[in-house]
Amino acid sequence: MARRSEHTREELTGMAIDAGCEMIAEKGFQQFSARGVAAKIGYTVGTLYHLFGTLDQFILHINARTLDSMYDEVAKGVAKKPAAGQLIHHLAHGYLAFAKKNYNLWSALFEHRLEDGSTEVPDWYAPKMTRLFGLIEESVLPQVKGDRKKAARLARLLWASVHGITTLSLAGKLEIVQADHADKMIDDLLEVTLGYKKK
Amino acid sequence: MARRSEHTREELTGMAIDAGCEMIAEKGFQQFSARGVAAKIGYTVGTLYHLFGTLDQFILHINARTLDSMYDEVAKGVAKKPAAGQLIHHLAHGYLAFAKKNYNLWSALFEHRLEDGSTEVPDWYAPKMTRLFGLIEESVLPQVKGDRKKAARLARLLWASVHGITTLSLAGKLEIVQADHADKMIDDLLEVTLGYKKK
DNA sequence: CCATAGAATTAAACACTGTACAATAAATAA
DNA sequence: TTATTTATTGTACAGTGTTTAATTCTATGG
Repeated sequence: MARRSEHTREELTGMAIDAGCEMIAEKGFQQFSARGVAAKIGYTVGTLYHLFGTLDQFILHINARTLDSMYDEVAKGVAKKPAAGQLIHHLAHGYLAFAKKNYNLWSALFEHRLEDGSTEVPDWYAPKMTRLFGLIEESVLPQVKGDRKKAARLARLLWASVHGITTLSLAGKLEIVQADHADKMIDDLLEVTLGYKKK
Repeated sequence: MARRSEHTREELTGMAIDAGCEMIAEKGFQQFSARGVAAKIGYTVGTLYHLFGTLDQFILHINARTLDSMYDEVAKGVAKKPAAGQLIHHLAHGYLAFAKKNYNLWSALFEHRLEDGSTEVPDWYAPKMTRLFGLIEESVLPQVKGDRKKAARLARLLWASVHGITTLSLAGKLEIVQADHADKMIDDLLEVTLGYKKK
């Protein structure tokens, strides 16, 4: 009924986010529930609301963690790939690979729709996206001879396209037309967009 | 309590799908509920289950109708655009326009995830996708000098890319990087992919 | 024309959701 | 020690999808 002082508030939020990630990874976003997470960490829903205020905020924290690990995984090999072509290839295929490997967590990123109207994302969340995006922008810079404005445009285009390929192929919506080889499609995209063949 | 005979079974399914479409269009897929639809047509949830078996099947029927109207709207102007470039432009922008105009219905197409495992879509559903896809394939045929295999590949690529652009921009996930002009991005994509400028 | 078989419709129940809130118990401040 | 703040719980409410037994109508056959 009252303060337990077994864990600090920070520990608790950590535990909750851990459990939430696990739950989504295992059962998918649809099966995710506040009560389930609460049970998993040995507390009650009330505590979660006390920690995060609203379920939306809680999910936002979970998604933020996913964005972080996506960044880590994708950024890992960047230093090793100086050639422009290899770099963007690395990023694009890295994105797909991450989505494939962590399908439930990745798709939670997009399945989670904020409540009506409040399209706004918290201040601490946006940077997690932009730094990921910045990676792509950098990788594409040589292609446009250092023109940052063009780089931004191209990066957006590439990202959206790769995202579309990833989405449709992983959701099985492309199966109908036999296109489960998303990696090949990404190669096609990059070839046609950047004007060179892989390898 | 029993058969009312105010409507035939076919009328009833029609009414239910109508009401379901309206409901999603107005309130979004999240707010959609079987009980809500039932109330709207003056029946009970039980009747819906009697008609469609499961909620998944019901939603599939709603989505099928959306696919149909998307096809109608997109295919409308096709006969008038014989030039290869204009045609694919028309389709791409048509897709975006439809998604923008019918955002809730369109996004229900992708928000609806089938229950675990059963990735399979019913036999009557698949053709609704393939004929839409065929439209794109045709439109791209001149570009690859009639090579149907190449056309299929290019069509998949374009579709996935346009879909990605549409998804991210309409969900506001690109706002972070100021890219709300999806139409411009589509032009970029087509220019870079097909090798010509618009107009 | 009436009894009976069959099918449609309902109400109720079950096991879940998210969310809110008053009550309680522990830690901290005075 | 007493008072105050704060964490935690249990409980409750209004929803959800789904199932099932019981109804009540329609149509069929005798």
